Amino acid sequence: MVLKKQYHGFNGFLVPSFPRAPRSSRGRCLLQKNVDDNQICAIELLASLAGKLLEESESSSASSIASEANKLPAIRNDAVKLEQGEDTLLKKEYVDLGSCEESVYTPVFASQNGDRKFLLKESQNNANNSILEQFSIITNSDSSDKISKDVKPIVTTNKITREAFPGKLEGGSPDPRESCGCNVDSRFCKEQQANALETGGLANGNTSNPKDPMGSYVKFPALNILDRNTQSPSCRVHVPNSSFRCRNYVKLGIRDDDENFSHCSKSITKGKAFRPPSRIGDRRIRKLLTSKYWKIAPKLRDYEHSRVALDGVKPLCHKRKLSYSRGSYQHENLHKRRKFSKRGLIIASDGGFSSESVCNSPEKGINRDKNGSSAMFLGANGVSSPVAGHQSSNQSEDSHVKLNIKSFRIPELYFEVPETATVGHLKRTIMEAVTAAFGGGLHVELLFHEKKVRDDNRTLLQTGITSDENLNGLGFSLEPTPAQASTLVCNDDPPSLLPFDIPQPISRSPASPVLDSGISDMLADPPPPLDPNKDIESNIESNHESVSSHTDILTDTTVPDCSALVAIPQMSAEAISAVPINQKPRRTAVVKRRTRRPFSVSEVEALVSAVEELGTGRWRDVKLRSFENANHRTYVDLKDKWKTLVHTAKIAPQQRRGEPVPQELLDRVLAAHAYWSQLQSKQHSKNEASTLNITDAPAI
DNA sequence: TTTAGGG
DNA sequence: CCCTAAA
Repeated sequence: MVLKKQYHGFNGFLVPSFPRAPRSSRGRCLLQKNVDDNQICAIELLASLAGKLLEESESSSASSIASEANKLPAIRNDAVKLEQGEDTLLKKEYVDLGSCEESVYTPVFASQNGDRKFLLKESQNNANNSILEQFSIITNSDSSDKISKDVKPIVTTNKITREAFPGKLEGGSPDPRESCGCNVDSRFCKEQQANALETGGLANGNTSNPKDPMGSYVKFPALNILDRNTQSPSCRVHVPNSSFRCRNYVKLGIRDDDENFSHCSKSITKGKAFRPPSRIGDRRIRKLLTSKYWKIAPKLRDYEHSRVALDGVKPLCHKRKLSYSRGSYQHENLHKRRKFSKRGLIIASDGGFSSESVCNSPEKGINRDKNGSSAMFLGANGVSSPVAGHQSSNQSEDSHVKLNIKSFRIPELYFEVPETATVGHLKRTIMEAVTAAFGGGLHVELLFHEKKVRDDNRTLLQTGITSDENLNGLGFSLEPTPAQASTLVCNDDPPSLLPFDIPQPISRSPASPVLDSGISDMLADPPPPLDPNKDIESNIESNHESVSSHTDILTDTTVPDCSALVAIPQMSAEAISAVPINQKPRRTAVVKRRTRRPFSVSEVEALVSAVEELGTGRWRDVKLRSFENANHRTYVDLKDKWKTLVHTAKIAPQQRRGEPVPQELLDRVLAAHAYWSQLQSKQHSKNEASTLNITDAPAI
């Protein structure tokens, strides 16, 4: 099997690695130790990237910028992928993605054995806020014989404020020699480091072509879009017109400040004003993030730094819910979680794996381990304490298996937006993509030692998932369900909340680290009911069920030496094969599905009250009466909810799912339902009688 | 547009 | 939640 390891960044932005053997055998990776602190939602990063992109484009377009740019220290933005297979030869190519005004060179590493590694990155040096931002998307495909097409893109984004580096790269900036890992020219590393030090810029502890240290030099930020070409043996990155589009995009991009994001979304919400023009000639941005998995590993420290430099940043909200676009997925997932909980499985998610029933908030289901990572218990209804299943009931609490999901992988996201779209729109699009990835037709697979554990009835104990050592072989994968398409077309709909909880820096830092402003806004909890912005999430539909989403969730134990991530290659291959890369072009209309927004008890209460008073045939009135301000609740929704409520009230409590509705309410539901249906039938019969009388009258 | 129901 | 026939 091929080992993958990479580094991005500097400053602690540790990129996950997937050790398949004891790290000791591969040499120590200093950065890895920061893994825990570096988790961050890929989406956020993408979003922030978009924001930065805009900023950059604006500034670069300014006449004064040109000269300014020259003054700016060169930013080194390298990313490297190290392959450990002996037979793996790395080939590096620089692909000029030509992002118009900006020159962007993206190094591409490719191995001869068929491995492909595409690096997409973007960096910038913002003179205003002194924030360096690095965005990298690395795709690499494993070429293990088993999985020739297993492509695993990784996205990483780093942000650092220049102030954060007062001359030294301590902590966050790993020693290049160490971070570089194998195949790294130490001199080069040093050079890089030196560079970083003197410029305060960004230096990745990555290998770069020693002969061309500047190969990956990036003057200006640019969003590079790489199109994976699996057919290409040369592994060259194919970038179809991306540069041109990119430029146009940037230039024409409508400013959509992060701060305005939420507001903007509101205005867009209902209307479909933003439907991408379909006219021929419209240039669009096509982004093919051929990511098999995205990994983001931000560091808390960096968070803080970013925060200093960012404006309008808002604290990351604690409570976030996972929106499922697909009921099936939800159910499946819920099902899984329940099973997990039954077995006393505790999953500590540090990388933002959550769900509506997993609250990543301190007050609920959060556990802190010695490493400081928050632990979420995956269990139905957010049960915070795992309950041992019958088969392992005699285990003590100590025997609970603790898992820590460090990151997750998303195979491929394809989106398309009109070049006139705003950055906010792009952000939303990305958000949607991810949301879709998570919400659309995915099911969870448990992987153990590279094998799927298909028998849901086996206990962890029986499976062997118990000891710390064994946990190294444990993994999860979110795989697309069979019929899932794999295209994500950016729509105009407003953004939606992330389907998963954002990594909670908060959990580690009371200071509430913040994300990039734009991102934080996006991620912010929905505004109060009356707030126009509240619809942001509701209107953002994200169920592009198609997103070829095969998402692997890497897990790691919370036990000692937990910084290592476990890769589960084969599974990926399998999942991938199910979703051919070639499917991407299918940009045909993807039906969006609204994000699922379970009714809260209070909403149910309001609904019941309204129906009690108005009856079951006046949904519009019900809506006006009790949900006028809940724009995300249509009368159809209310009707549907009532329908389900009635059903729920009729079934046994054990069969009910989701947030439990107080029995009292259900009783009222039944009563009201009985009353109104009775009335209705009476009315009906009465009408019939009257009509009969009328018709009969003449006869008589 | 709103209802009513099936999917 | 979605889709739609019907009203």
